[in-house]
Amino acid sequence: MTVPERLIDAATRLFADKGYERVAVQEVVEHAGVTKGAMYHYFGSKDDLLHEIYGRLLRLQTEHLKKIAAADGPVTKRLREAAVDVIVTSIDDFDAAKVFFRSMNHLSAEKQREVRAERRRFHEMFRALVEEGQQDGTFRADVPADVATYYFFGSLHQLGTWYRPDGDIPPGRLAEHYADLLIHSLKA
Amino acid sequence: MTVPERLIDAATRLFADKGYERVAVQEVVEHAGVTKGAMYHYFGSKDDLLHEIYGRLLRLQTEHLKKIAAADGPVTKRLREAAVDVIVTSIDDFDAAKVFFRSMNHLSAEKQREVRAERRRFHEMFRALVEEGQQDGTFRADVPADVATYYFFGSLHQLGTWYRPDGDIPPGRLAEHYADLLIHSLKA
Amino acid sequence: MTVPERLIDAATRLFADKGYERVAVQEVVEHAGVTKGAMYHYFGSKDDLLHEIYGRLLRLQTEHLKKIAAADGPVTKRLREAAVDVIVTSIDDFDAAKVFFRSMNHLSAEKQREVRAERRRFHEMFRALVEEGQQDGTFRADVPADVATYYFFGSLHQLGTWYRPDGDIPPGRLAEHYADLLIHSLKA
Amino acid sequence: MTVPERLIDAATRLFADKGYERVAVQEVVEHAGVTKGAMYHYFGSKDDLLHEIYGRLLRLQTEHLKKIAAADGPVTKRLREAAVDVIVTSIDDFDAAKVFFRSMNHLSAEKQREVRAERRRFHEMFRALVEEGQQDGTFRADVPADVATYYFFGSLHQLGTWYRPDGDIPPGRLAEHYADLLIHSLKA
DNA sequence: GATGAATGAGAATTCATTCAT
DNA sequence: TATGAATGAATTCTCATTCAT
Repeated sequence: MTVPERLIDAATRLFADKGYERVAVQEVVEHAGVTKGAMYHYFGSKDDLLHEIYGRLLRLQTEHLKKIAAADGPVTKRLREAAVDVIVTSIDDFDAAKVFFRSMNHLSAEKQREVRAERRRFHEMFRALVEEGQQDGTFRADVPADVATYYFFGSLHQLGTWYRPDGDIPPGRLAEHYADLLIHSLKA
Repeated sequence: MTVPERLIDAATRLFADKGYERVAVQEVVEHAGVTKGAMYHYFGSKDDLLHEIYGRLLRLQTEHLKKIAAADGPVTKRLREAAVDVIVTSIDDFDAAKVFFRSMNHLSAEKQREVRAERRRFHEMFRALVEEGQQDGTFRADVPADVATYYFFGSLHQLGTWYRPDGDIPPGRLAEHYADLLIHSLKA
Repeated sequence: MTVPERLIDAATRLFADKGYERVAVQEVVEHAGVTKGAMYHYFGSKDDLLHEIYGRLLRLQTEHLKKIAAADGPVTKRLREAAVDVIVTSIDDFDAAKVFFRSMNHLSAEKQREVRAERRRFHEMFRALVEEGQQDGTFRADVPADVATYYFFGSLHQLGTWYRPDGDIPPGRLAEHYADLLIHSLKA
Repeated sequence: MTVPERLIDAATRLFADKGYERVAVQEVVEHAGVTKGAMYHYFGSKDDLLHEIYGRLLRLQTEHLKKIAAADGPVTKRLREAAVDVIVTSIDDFDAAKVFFRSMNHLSAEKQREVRAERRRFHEMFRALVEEGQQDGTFRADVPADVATYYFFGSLHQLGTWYRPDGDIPPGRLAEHYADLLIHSLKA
């Protein structure tokens, strides 16, 4: 593994465990087995590490969502797939996801804007699926698509606070339950 | 207002705005118009303030939930009321709620255990309502009551990141939508 | 001596000796016999110390110049007195003067503006004396008063690089020589 | 332009602008369009760059002064020429001159001794002209030649802090004024 | 009850320089 | 000749907390 990869890995694990603010740069570089200077050679600042962690997961999930949304098939199926996928990929890289859910506030203002914009696009693609279902009568229209989307993502973003991938409920099953609850809550 | 009240108020506002770690004790006491010494006279430490903020909201919501759960009437009605209430009271004291949602990790280990236990009790009372509905056939039983409860509270706990009480959707309406989504997602 | 005084004293000596950039805050506080925390209790930053050092000397010299310029007597006498005074007071607090001459660039932009403005006022009061002499025919008018003023202050501001108060030339004598050169260079 | 030349150029501009200590080697090499390795290939250290900048200007001015001092003609004329020349050449390469005036303290002890010695020789050649004039009765003898020389060089060395070559006073005129003030201040 | 000066342990970041390639 | 990754020591500043008054 290259030095930047080792750094991202160590940072992801530590930030997920203790939260961004509670992790010293010193700890990250020790875990990565390099020196502080090396870290600052590759990353401009501590919050650059955070940004990179976000970027990776967000890019992956956005790609997936694009494909799923653009596929053929009934909207219910596509929305369910989208929901399952975002949960499964979040749990696949659960440390990154935890960091993502918990530490965005610690990004610099500028990077926060950038990430927010990307997150916004993700939100809107997802919401568009809900709206599509509302327009063709598959989903109830008496709850705003935006609110339903926030409702679902809210649940997703709290996963890090309680879910344990190696506990009673395996990731796939959890994803099915969550997708199920979403679809059910919207069924006309 | 007494000095401790002024401190709690200032802390609530500041912690909600910037997050616990980004607020210096110095700032809190300045906003409260007192000195550091005074703060340490009333509170043992910075995270005592946090603890107090949690305690107030949690105690209030627990009381409400107890009454609602113990009331007569169909379980659907009681669950809906419980859902509406926890949202409305969260938005009523939205700053405290934001702190609550976001900063629990910053409590000392001991206080965290304490708060977790209280939150746990709250979670269980709520889940009990879901289970009651599952047992009498009102709600679907193919999704664990625990998961459904986490799903709902996840949504609630993320409100602070996007909802604006003075925006397009008034608190009452939001609460109805959220309760609606919950009930719908569970309907047999 | 109070803590802030001890800090100013230590900083003045060290900055004069080694230059602002070469002195660590740590050194200053060690020489002052206090801790870093104490320093940051009284001064907002390292360059606040610098600002304070400037302020003191500049205020003193401005006061003196005001009195001298406003006094009665021929302009030659007043200009000579002004010249002697600024040199004598600079050498009286030679460490502060050295810092003053050498380290202004290290102030923050804002404080630099402030100090520049004050220095500007000093420069203008001095130049006004030269102009007065030019208008009443005492001094030559073929060299701009501004240039003559810069010429003199340039000499003054370089004193720190070569002059030793305990060397062959006592401060009073040096001041007389410098004032003499100034007056002579301007005589009609 | 060769690589070392590009480096000297970039360093001169940057050091003049921000001061030696505020310029990172990284910046210099970026401005020169080369890499750090290249810089350390040609120069032993950061202060080698500084030394080189000094050397060039000082050598040039020393050469000129030698010729001027050794020429025929009355001492007044030669001193005036010397004064004009040192000012004109300083302004011709004003960035180098600013660096020269401001950053000598940052040389290593050894290089500082070397530069000081060269500067000393320059100072003494100049002072010798003053003394010559004092001995033949052209100049006043009641001010030490050394002091007069320091007085003049002080003014010169402060030019960087206020003079703008493209402002109201063109370099040639400024040089005349300064030389004029010097000669006048010494006239018997 | 309340003050505010002082502590001291850490935090992020910078940077000249080296060296294997 | 030239690269650029890596070092490691130093630097400024922050802050919760204590304590004599």
